[in-house]
Amino acid sequence: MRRWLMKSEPDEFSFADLCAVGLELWTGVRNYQARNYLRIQQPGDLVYFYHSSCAEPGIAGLAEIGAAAIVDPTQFDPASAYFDPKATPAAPRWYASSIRPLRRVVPTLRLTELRAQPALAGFALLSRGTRLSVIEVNDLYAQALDQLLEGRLL
DNA sequence: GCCAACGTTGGC
DNA sequence: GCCAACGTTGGC
Repeated sequence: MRRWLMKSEPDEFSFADLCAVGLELWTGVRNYQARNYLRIQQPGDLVYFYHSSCAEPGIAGLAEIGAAAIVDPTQFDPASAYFDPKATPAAPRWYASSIRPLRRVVPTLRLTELRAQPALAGFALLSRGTRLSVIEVNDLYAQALDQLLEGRLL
């Protein structure tokens, strides 16, 4: 099982929204490195659900991958903001995964707390200039995150 | 293949 | 709203 951190702007789609729908197809990733991660995700992989671009950035929930490496349908839809005219069904460019909620994190594990944790030094989320919306979390960083999450999982 | 211009991300 | 950092685009 791999672990991932996936970012969402809560104004667009929050962890509470994920809980409300139960299962969501995670589309619209248009960065090649993030796409490559989506392609190697597996059902059951753990997801740290991160709220970005908001008043309190941080990890708001745990989720898991449902299905992975799904061809992202929005790339073929001219009405979609994620339409990619260079993508064809025969040669798709972009992929999606479905995710489902597992646990709420209360209170949110804030970015400031993550930065204060020495064990997370070097974690891509905290590195200058890293803006990937899908980040792989290695065992060491996962251990540090899980430690910070203790007692906050609902 | 280089590189300037532009757009986007995302914390603050 | 600001701005740093980065990816992408497109002219040459």
